[in-house]
Amino acid sequence: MSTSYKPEIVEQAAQDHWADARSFEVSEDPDKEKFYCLTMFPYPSGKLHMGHVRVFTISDVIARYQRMQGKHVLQPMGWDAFGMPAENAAIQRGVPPARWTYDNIDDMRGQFRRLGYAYDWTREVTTCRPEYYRWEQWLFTRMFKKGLVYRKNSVVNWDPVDQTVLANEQVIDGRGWRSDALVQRREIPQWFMKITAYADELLDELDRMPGWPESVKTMQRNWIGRSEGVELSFDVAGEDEPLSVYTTRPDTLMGVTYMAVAAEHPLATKTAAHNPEIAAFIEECKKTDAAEATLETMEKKGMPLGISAIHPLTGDDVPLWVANFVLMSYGTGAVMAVPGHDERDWEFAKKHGVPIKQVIAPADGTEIDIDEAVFVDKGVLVNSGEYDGLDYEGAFNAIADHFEKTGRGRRAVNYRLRDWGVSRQRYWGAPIPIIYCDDCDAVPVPEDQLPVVLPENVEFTGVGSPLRNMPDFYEVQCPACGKDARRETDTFDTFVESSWYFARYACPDNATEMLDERAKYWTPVDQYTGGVEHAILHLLYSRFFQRVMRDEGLTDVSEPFTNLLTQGMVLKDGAKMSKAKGNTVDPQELIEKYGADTVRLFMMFAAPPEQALEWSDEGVQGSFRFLKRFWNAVAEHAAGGPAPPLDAAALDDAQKALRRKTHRTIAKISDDIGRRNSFNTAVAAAMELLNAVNKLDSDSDTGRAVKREALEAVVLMLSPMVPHICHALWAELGHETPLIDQAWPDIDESALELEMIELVVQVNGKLRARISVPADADKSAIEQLAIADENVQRFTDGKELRKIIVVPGRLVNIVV
RNA sequence: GCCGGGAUGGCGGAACUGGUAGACGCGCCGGAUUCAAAAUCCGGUUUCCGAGAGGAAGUGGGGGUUCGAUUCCCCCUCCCGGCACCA
Repeated sequence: MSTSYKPEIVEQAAQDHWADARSFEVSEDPDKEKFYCLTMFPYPSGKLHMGHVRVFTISDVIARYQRMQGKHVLQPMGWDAFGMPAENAAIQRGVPPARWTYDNIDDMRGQFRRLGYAYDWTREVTTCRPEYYRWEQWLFTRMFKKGLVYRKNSVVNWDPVDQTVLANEQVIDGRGWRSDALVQRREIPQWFMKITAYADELLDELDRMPGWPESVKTMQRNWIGRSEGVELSFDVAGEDEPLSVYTTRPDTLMGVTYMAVAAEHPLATKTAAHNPEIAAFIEECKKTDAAEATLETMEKKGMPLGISAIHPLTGDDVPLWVANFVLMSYGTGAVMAVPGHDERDWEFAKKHGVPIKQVIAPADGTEIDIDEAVFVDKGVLVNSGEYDGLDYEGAFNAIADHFEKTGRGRRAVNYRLRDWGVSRQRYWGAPIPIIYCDDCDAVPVPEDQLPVVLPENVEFTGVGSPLRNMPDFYEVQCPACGKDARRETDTFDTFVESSWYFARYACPDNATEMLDERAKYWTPVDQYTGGVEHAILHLLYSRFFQRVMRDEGLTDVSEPFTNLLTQGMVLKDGAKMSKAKGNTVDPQELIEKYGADTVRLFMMFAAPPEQALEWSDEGVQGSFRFLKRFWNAVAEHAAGGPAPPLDAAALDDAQKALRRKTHRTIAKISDDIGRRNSFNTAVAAAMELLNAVNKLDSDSDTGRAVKREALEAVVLMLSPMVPHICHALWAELGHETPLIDQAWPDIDESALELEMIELVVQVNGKLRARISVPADADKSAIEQLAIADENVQRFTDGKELRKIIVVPGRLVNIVV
């Protein structure tokens, strides 16, 4: 092979080989150790972007590495095919969402193939197909029967002009993206899944998941937000119903100076009926979107309702306010306010002239002025009557006991986590399998009538869901009583599809069961890779669904993903690539210009996987240049014919040094890929080894043998990253069996041994010299050598040696 | 606002368990090759002082622990991700 590196030819040949040999199609072989390697499946937007190339390459490297370790590797691919972009495309271009989606899938599948990923395409899953979503409909009906789903009111963004529910991202500065109308928050009935029933299990299991990043586990813990507190009730003057609130700080109860209820709260509605100012304020409160970030950052507003609650301990009047930051659908729709000891309450009280009362004093006896600064730490109770002097725990228990004894409250565990609202007022999603009957209420669609198929040939206008205008779809008979009834026209949140697809890859063709024996073989996923942006929602919903499937008897597995790798974004000029910013780079062009291997190599080399990756055109050229050097080095060596067997005893010092480097590099790269997911340093180490081969000026038989060993190691170890070029070079080195069936190289421990090692000598922590010592030198010999060094003496001369620290194999620090 | 993460040469990054700061690559500078250029190859490249040997400073900012801190602790700034209907 005297030819130069031609990626398009090399890559085609490698891909043809894999296709002909069906290299990546796997069956369930109980005698082999399985390894399930998965990436979060993509939304078929139509074109591959750099972010895709990054995740898929990371996962492919892991899959190919594990295969070389002798594992039986499954790496499937599929499509998260329901979602808003298809509806938007339909509005803009008049194409039905289904056709747009299927066309995109075909385009993207072709692009994936060109990148040489080791996928088993026979298991492809597409979530918008009835064969797929029927099983989540089925599971939903099972959950219905177990009481794991229910209907309640919840908040949506309502666009009063387009008469549509908007997604949070379609609300821009409080206005509808298309209509520009002020968005209103509105409550409508929706279906919920009881994820809170699994809150404790989802929380506790995090402690037993060593394969997940700490940061993701922390985020999930905080999201679940388990707290222990007290639920207690305040009587309201002139009302029969008491006002119930939950607090984690019952110790501050004596500091309550006001209470706040949501705009939708019955007490607010009642007052508004005869108070136009309150009515106007309530209307004002509704003119905001439903996002929590908006709620937390907007100006806190409120108005006194002119009615009072009765403090349950003192009997004092506590004024009731209506406030824009309290939401009816979370908790009880009412909060007690302790301005002295809560940041938000303090600011609100300052602004509205509500009294601030200190009931907690710092434990160390420091005097504080509660009018100047809020005090939120736990401390000692003051101004609290009989509870004065108690600490947090004492007061918590005393007050909780009091309420439990009087029957006016109880200790309660609360979660920040809310049940999962799965209803979407959209067309392009899986229909929720429910039928509404005047007599029987909501009835789940019977199993033999599933799937409820989404009609695909529709005209899509963007105003409301087309399903609502399709009597053929919604006019049905009640499955319970046979009376005319109406089918649910809402569809599932697309997170439902992505909460179980990973299990379905094991048995995508099963028409009679959701999961089968094959799923028992492959699950859980051994390595899951995807964006950090999914750290909470997708991953938590999947953990929930896995447990629902387990409790349905479909699997024994509780945790779906054993190891998790969250990869960073691809940036250009410091910003996320996006069409709006005009800073996108098209992977297709680069692949055409340099080949898939160059793009893959750059992705792996430019940054560690968890970090954001800054795009660099020059860096891509550098990767291409390296591959050319790699190609030439191997080709040149191979041109010299076969090398003789390596005789380790016959090597000179330079050859020994290269051989040591080869085996040290094998150790490093094995650790970098196998344990650390540190692909950038693995590539760097391979580059170093290749540089060392090129530098060794030794064309003797032994020299060629050492070089061959090094080059074969580089070819094998780079093959997970750049599989095509390595496939060709492996053959070039004279091997008959293809690289894809090769094992990872072994380390020869004897090659690593060293006679002399270099130590650093510091004086007072500053580097002053380097000394060479025998590898087996003892501590005192090392100390003597260090002190004797000329430059060391310049800094120790005339000074008292106070201490000498010897770190074996690393350094000597002399303290004077 | 709350939760999580990040900041190291001109640039991307390395330093894994508290032990040589800047591996590897890009860029730049110099040289070889060439009629010339591209490509390729060789050498140099944190900053400052110094001819050199060598010295001083240096990992977003401020403080602390330690013989020794990019690494651990406290405070701050800026940037990124998530906040339940983008996926």
